[in-house]
Amino acid sequence: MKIVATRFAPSPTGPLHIGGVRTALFNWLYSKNKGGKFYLRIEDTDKERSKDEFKTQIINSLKWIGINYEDREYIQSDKIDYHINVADELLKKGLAYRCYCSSDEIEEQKKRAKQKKVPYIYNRKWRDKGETDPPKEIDPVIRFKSKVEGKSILKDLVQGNIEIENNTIEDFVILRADGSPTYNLSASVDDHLMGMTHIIRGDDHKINTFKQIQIYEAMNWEVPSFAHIPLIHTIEGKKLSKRDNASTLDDYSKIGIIPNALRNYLLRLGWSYKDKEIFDLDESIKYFNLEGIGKSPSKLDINRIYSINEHYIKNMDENELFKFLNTYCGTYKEKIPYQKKDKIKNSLHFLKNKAKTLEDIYNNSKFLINDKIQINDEDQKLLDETAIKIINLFTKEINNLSNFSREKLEPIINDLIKNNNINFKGIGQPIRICLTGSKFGPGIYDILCSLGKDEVSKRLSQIR
RNA sequence: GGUCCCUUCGUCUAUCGGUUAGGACACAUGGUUUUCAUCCAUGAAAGAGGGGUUCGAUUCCCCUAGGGACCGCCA
Repeated sequence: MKIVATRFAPSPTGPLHIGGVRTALFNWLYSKNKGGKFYLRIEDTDKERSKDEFKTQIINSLKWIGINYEDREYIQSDKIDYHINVADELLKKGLAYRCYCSSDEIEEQKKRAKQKKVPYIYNRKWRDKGETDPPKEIDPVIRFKSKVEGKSILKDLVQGNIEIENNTIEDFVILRADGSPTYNLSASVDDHLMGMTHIIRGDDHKINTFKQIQIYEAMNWEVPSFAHIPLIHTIEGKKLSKRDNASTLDDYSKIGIIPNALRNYLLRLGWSYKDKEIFDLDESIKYFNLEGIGKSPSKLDINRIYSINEHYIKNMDENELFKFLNTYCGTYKEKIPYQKKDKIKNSLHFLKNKAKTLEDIYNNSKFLINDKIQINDEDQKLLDETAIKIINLFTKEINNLSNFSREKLEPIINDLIKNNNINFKGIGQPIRICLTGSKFGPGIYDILCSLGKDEVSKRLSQIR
């Protein structure tokens, strides 16, 4: 039995979005589940629109989310000569032909079809005409001789049997007038060359499959299995497209989503295994199968992404969490100063309990990263005379403290509450504002202990 | 317009002819928490419509409606 091989084959004509990443993920998981190979192939035959920056973005995206591929990325344009050879062979075998229709002529036909409200399909004008009298001024394209009679059935691993009339598939172009191969040719040839056993892709490619299978058959190649997965839709219910600013991985990284969380979310979007929601990497590989893929398109739900992210943050080892936070802050916010690192790492146990994203953790830990506290006017008003009096009393008390811990601090605060006829808010809020510059944040004792006696005393003394 | 595909709570989904139609997110309410959150409990919330087949349909078949994809010398 042949070893399973899958591939992800994006074109570098735009940034890779989250839907493409899911396709890559499914291919990768399927091959890993079968102990097979997974490849990345950059389909850059459209030289006009292919950009290196997009290629880089694709590679970085896969790397970020942890999808690794065999060898290095394959570049489709490297094999163009081979694709052309196949076209020539098809031509020689009489399974393809030169078409001398001018683009004006084709346009005209399309226009007429539209007027008559009939579907346009190339009229196969040059199919049997032979080349007795080719127009000299026209560079021909090469078209594949599609089947004109009967039906074809695609045994799709996700969608089941799909049957169509062969005459709805036109004689598609395999070599352009400039001699370059088109997608359907290049993709088929490369998939064969690379030994693909399973093609898992978006169902926008379903119709192409009927064309590609004909190429395989014409060349006497073994036809791989196909699985067409439903596309991801936007909230509006339309296909995610690189043209309308569909979200890239960077958009999620930016708001503090962790790769594993997004991987987990993407896995469960349109795929399920019983009632299980959380899949670590090993479980994803172990349980992934094609049967679990749903047939209907699914919509992106940011709330679910947050919720899974929260789960990962709360359950992650703190050393690892810190690494993510450190990178996140350095990339998107501000660098965590070297001398603050231990302090923040040791505070993660309470910081992470209030966070859905790395951004939340950053916001909660600002008071530890920065020694300078900004207090806005509104909060400043809360620091009235009584508040300052209480803070001064508190500062005096802690200065006598040798051991700065919750156990020592609690009685001090409780006594202050009792003796000054105030509630906890009366002391907690001013302390919080003075120490963090915010009315919200971690628990008072967490703030105090993480800052330490000297820093607390320093910050409190600056008020008054 | 043609071809093909899809249709269970707002969202992601479970169910492979017999269930009080389950879970998760979001939402609402209550409790814990001396802020904001967390956490816990509870609640509201679904088989598009119509025909069949069957003792019995969410599940199988047909029709209708709605949604989507494709219809390039783009991929």
